[in-house]
Amino acid sequence: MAQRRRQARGERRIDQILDAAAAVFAERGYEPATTNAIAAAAGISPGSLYQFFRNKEAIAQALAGRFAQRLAAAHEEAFDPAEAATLPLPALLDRVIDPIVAVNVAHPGLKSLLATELPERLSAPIRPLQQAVTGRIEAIIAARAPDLPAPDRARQAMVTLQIFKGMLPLVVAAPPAERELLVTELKRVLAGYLGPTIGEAGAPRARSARQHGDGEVAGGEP
Amino acid sequence: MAQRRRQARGERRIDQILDAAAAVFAERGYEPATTNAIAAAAGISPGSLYQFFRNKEAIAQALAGRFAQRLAAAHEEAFDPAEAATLPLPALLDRVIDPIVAVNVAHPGLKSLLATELPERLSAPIRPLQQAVTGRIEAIIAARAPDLPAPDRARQAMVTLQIFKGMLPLVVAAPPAERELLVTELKRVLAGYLGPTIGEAGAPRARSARQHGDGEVAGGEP
Amino acid sequence: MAQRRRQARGERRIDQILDAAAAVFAERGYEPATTNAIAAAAGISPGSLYQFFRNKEAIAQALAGRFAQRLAAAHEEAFDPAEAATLPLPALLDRVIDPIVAVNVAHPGLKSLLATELPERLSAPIRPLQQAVTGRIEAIIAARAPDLPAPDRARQAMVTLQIFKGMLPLVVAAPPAERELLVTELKRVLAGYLGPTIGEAGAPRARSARQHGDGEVAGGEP
Amino acid sequence: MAQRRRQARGERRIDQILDAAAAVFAERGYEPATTNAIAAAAGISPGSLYQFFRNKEAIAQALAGRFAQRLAAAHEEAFDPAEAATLPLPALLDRVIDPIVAVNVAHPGLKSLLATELPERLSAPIRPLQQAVTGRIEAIIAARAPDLPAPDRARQAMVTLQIFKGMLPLVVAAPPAERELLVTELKRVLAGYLGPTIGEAGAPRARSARQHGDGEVAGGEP
DNA sequence: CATGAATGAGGGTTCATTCAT
DNA sequence: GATGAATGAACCCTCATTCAT
Repeated sequence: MAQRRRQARGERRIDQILDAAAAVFAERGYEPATTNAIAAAAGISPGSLYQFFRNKEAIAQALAGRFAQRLAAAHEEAFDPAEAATLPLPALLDRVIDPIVAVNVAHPGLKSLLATELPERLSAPIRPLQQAVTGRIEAIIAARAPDLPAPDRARQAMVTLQIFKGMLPLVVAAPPAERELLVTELKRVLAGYLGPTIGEAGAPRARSARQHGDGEVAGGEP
Repeated sequence: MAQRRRQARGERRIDQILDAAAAVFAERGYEPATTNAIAAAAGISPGSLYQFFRNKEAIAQALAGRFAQRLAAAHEEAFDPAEAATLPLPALLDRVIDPIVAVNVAHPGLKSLLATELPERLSAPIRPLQQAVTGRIEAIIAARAPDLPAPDRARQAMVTLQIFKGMLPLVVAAPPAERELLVTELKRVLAGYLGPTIGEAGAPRARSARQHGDGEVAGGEP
Repeated sequence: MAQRRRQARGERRIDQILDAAAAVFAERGYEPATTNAIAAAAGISPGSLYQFFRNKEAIAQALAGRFAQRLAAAHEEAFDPAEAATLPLPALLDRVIDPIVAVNVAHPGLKSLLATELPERLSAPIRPLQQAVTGRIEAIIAARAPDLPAPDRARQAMVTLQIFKGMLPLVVAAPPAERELLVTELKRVLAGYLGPTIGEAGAPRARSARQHGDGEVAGGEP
Repeated sequence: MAQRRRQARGERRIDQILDAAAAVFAERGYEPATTNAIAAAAGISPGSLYQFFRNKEAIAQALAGRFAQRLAAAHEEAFDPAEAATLPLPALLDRVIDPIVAVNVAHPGLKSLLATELPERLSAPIRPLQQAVTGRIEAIIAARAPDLPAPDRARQAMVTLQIFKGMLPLVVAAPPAERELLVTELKRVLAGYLGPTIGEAGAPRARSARQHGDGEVAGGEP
């Protein structure tokens, strides 16, 4: 009981620290963020921070992990994976993108982990997050275009992620009205890019899709 | 006379430093790059570096400036601005993107200035570069879709830039063969995104463009 | 009753902590040994440690005290103080040195308290131990060479202790076979050094001893 | 020329730092000595220290190296290695020990490098110094007792060093008058220990030496 | 008594920048 | 102009010690 209470407190602390870290990362970027600033933002002493995280990198790692969790949770809520294969592309994009954007808007520090160009040693902690996202995208592509060769699928997933990462700072930084417009643009971009491959839900003729039929992707034709 | 020679020597030094800075930025990113490392890479003493640049930021600024120049030069070589309004979109994209990619591949340090998500204080040096690029994109859009409202145009330019920035690290880091594929993907993305607006060269009916006519963008006409 | 049980438990805890401290001191030295490490090695929390010892220094102090006790106990077992005056020197050295070595081998942490060159502030806790040992040596010298002036006696005791301290790390660290050889050497050293003064048991003519008669010290009498 | 002057200044700086380090090490010991304190004692800023030494360990290393040099120099001045084989033992001890003591008295920080019981990682820098000293001792023993088996020789050298190390703090800390007495004692100790082996200069019958002839070692026979 | 989170001063070290030469 | 030693604030992290539970 006492242990549980303590554990609960500890987890609250961790959340506290991660929130603080997210804020500081968001404001200043990973490198210039100081652990002392994070501790101060979390309302604790620098020493306390190290009771929960071995070093700055570990904080980034945990933050990335939490991000991945939140994303997964948001997606689980937003759509049934079974639908991924059958939904019309625009609806699918809505269901996939909106939660990610929402999570990022709610936790603006996270984008610095996805979007920042980090030196080798520091990008390691974040790799898993990136791979989780890429994996999710690949899964959707695979479900809708099962005939697409694996390398092509991987490349499309990577490109999709990069596009998303590129747009994220803009989207997060924009005021709500402009944000909505930007999200619409992002969806248009992805629809245009992915439409030829996965535009038709579950279509097994992924290859021929490129020859035509792009119109309905962007506009939703009958 | 003596002054000119001195100036010439000074400019060589500056180029030397900027090359070194580009290399160090490319390898380690902006923040972890140390001015001492840059000086060492340039083969000069740290003190000398500060004879030419007031501080680290100024180096980034100058580097961005040089990048802008090189881009402009590359574009001037690659296509007549007059063509921007008349070329078919795929050809236009080739002419625009290929030189940028080439410059970035040749000077991998530059991408860290374009692509990195930098904290407010540090992004200042780069703003001009970004605006130069955005301006160029806007100009092309304006030439091909004169009826498009200015805010839309600006937004499309921004989105285009973000997409490009998102892809750049991937493209630069990839081995040549994969790089070509990625560049093709990038062009496909942009064609898909911009096609509805500027797909038809100089078409004054920018609005109706969205209703159809995407096919020729990605694949080339039958 | 309850108190006695508590006290018993407390003493067990203290022993626990001292064992842990000895181990950590042995492995890492006094300075780099952390109280947290000691607590962990003792299987208790850092907070608990401070319920029994006011600070790190107090631990060292207690450890030194325990060492002194153990030494005394070992000596009591090994020889009757009355014999100190009458035993032949080699036998005396055996009886004195062997137990000390044994205790140190059994508790290698202790040597770091005897042998380490500590800064003023930190050597305080150990002074008593040193003095206890020195006192014991002085007593033996006094018993065997009652005519020796007190300052000479003190100096000889100090020198003896320093020699012993110098050898201790070597002896403790050596594998058993080599250890035995080293102990023999140590005894030879001390016999050579002390022989002239206390070589002849209880001899009242300490002064003349220096003129001759060293041979029997190292080799044993015919 | 300018370079030579700069180099000279740099070397003076290094000496300055090493002197400061020796003082701080002497006063507080290796571990508790802070680099900031060393810098302050050297009259420079903490950053400057790191222009000359990569870290604290490197300072200790350099200090040990300088110590070794000084010792070697002192010995070269004090006696011809050729004499090592022929000098009577007491004279030899005078020539060997007096300079070492003098150097240590002049630079009391050095003893903390010889005498301190350091944790594995930190004793590394000092190993070479120890080995240099041990080597010198071994050489002398070898010259005087060529028949002594190598392991015995090595052991005797080690023991000699340990005795010396044990006495050093006492000797350095003592006031001059007492110091002289202690040095005499030290020589007596070593004469007593080494006499049986190398008491007779260059005697090839090292083994029989133990049977007799110790007298002249300690006292000097008529 | 026990726990372990909390503290915060200070450690070694780095690095953008300055300055004497 | 060029050099490179000098600077010192600040960084990340540690650890002896305290305190709420």
